[in-house]
Amino acid sequence: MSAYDHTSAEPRWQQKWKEWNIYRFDPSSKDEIYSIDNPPRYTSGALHLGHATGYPMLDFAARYRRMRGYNIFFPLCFDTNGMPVETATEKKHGITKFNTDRKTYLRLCSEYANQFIDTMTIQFEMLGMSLDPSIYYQTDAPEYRRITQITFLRMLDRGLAYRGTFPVNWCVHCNTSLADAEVEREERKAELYYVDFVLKGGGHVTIATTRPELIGACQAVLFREDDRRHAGLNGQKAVLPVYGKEVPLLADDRVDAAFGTGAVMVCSYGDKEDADWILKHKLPVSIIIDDIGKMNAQAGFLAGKNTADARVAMVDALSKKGVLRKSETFDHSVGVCWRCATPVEIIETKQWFLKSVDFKKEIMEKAAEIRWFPEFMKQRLKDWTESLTWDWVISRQRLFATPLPVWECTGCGHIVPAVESQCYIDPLETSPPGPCPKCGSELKGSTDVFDTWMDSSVSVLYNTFWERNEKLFSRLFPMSLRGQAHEIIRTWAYYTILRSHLLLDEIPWNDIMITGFIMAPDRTPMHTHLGNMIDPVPIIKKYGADALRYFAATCSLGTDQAFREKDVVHGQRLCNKVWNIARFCASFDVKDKDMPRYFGSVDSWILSLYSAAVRDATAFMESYEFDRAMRVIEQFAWHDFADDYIEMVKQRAKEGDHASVWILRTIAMGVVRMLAPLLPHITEAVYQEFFRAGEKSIHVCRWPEPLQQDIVVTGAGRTAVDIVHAVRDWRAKKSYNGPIAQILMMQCTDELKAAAVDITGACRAAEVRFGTAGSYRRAVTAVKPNYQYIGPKYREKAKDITEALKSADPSALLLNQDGSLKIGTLSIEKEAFQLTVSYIVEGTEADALQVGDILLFIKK
RNA sequence: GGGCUCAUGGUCUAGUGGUCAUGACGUCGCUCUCACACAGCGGAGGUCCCCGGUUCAAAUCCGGGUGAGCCCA
Repeated sequence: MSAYDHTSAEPRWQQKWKEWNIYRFDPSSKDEIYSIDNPPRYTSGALHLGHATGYPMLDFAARYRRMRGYNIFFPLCFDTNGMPVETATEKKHGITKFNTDRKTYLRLCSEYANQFIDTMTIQFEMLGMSLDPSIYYQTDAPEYRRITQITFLRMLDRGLAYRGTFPVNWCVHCNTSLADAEVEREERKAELYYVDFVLKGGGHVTIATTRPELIGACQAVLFREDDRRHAGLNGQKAVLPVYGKEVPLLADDRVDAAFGTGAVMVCSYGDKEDADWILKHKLPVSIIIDDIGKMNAQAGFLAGKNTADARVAMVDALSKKGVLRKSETFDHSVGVCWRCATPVEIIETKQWFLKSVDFKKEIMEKAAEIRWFPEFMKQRLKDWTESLTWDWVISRQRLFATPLPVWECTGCGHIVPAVESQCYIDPLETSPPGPCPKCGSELKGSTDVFDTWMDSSVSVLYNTFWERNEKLFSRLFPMSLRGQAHEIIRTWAYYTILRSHLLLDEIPWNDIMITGFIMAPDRTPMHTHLGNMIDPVPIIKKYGADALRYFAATCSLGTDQAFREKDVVHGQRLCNKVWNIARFCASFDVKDKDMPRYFGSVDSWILSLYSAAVRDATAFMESYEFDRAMRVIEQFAWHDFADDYIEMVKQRAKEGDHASVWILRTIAMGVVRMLAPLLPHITEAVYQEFFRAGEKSIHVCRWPEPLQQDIVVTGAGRTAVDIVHAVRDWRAKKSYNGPIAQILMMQCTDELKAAAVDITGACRAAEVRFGTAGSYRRAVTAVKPNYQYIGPKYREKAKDITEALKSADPSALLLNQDGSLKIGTLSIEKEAFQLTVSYIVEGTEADALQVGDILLFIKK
């Protein structure tokens, strides 16, 4: 009765790992570096189950490479910037950015973000993460923001970053611009209104719109050239109801003729499509909604109303004028703010942009140089990159983020950037270099901050000591691996590749590994508002971190996985199994550490399986296919090694047989090493308890190599194992558990005869004897075709052969001397079929088992 | 509407052309055999989503459908 107890073992080894500093990146080492650009954990609170599986998958890669002798760079890091922290801080303190002074606001945000870091660090330790605190970073640190600012200044200098007045996605609730990547689509019910616009030349055209309050900003009416309902309208003018303004009627083949009346009004701006049409047809712009979502003076009688009220008022006005034909409800996809779900408005403001639309081709060229795991995730990046129509809006009108390092002239609007040596700089706190060099007016610090992806997408540059330590940078860049989930391919992955391309013309990492989502057990996505979030901490407490990591190791890359608690349970059982295997194997003293010169058949059989398992597991770990690696290792360790080999050599080992004892220890240690990256606690525990040799920890041991192939592997080992299985099967079918007096084996090779001791041990047989043919008689009871043989050999004739075999009467079959068979005119060699026979020994039917070529009889 | 992924015993899952289809969980039977009952041994349980096609041979390849998930428009 002995079981592995994770509750005491896991914290103990976590503490030791910290003391030993074994996960430290060594900047002075000459060893090859393996560096991981892991997601800085967002400081919004405790870890959830998705993190608790995603981070261990990165840890598998880190620990594996560490055992391959690499100098591992795997930073502990946190992301603090951005709106979620602002939103949470505002909620906690009941403040807004309008009623609180900037310094207080920033202090409260910083306090809020930082309060979770200790807890989250402990949670990483609880998961057994081998993160390195000596290369710690957090994204709101001045030295981190300095990198963001320097990259911006360089791109500004090269004309890649620019300021412009362009339509942007705007959230009236959060009061800030949004990048396309921050706009989510949502299906909502909407009312579609049909409104008549009178034509200047007489008659009218009916348009369909969901936003009648924007009629005042209508710049044109579009329709398809080939739409017969609107034939002859091209070039005419329509008069806007209520406002009386004349707008052109234009043909455009991007109009959806099936929608509404096939005629659409184009406003500046209703949605993104409007903005594209305005640009395409070079239409004038009139802004009708301000940046807090209220109608302005341009809207006439609607001025001062919010859009919802304005819509009601406009519908009323149109209806009174008799130009509202009808309205109908339909399902409509609207762009909403990713954070607060407010429908996004398109407005024109002065914003900063980073050129990105121009670099689609280059981005995909860079993406092609990166190895993607799984490969198909590259397509996501491709789809996103190709779909971009606007440059990346990098400025935000928020507070808790990296400030733009520029001053702006209050007189002429001229921009004076900071110099790199000033960074990190807050231009609201640091005086400008002087008055405006153009007009002499006063310069004021920019109040804009960067989109947080501007910070996130320099994680590689920060990690590799860009502009901090050129020597380290040249060794660290590009990084080895980026790990992330698939939903941020369009943001984190895309922006990072873009920045690396623009700044260095290089790929940021050699490999990218994309993990899937962890779903609730019923396969629905986990959301706080659905109340189906799973907290990993109780799971760790109950089953152990290794058990949870086992679940992570069953998740294939890129695929969404429902949480399976049974896999965690199984992981715990595996830990227990490993403990017992190790304990048993280590209980034998090995007097001679050298590899024995002679092995038995069963020994060489397990050694060859072991080598194959090492080879396969290595290949899978190299390609981040942890689920396959785990499967290979577990199958080998539990079933081949423990269930078969150990059971067969127990007796021999207890008698002090050198070969089997050496193998038990060697393979057990090899298995433990292969499991170490996946299950770091149990493997450390058994290493320290049973196998501790030169190294301080299992995690600085070397990953096992396949054994040299000078071991002769005959089929006898496999046959011996098969015989044991056959005898077990026989026992179960006979419901017989008693002792076996004798196993009589026919047609044995010498190798198999030598394995007799292993067979008796596992079968609980008193003895194994070897018989000769002639002491028994056999009768054929069935014949079955061997398709695998017949198919490739006879091809189109295969069917004739199999039919002949199937229809033959087994008791009347004529066997030739060489084992071949004659059926009618066909002569069929023995490889093409399989006979079922019964055996008669001393006049009675015997308990006979056929295992491959070997025939054996069992005597109770 | 487009892209990607997927569809395999009750449940989950492996499997990329060779004919008793892998494993886990569950279930049933036997065994507390001295590493492990968190174990071992064995059994039952499947039209490999549907329809065509290629092939001597398809869960696997091709075409078409149906359904699901994710991403995007």
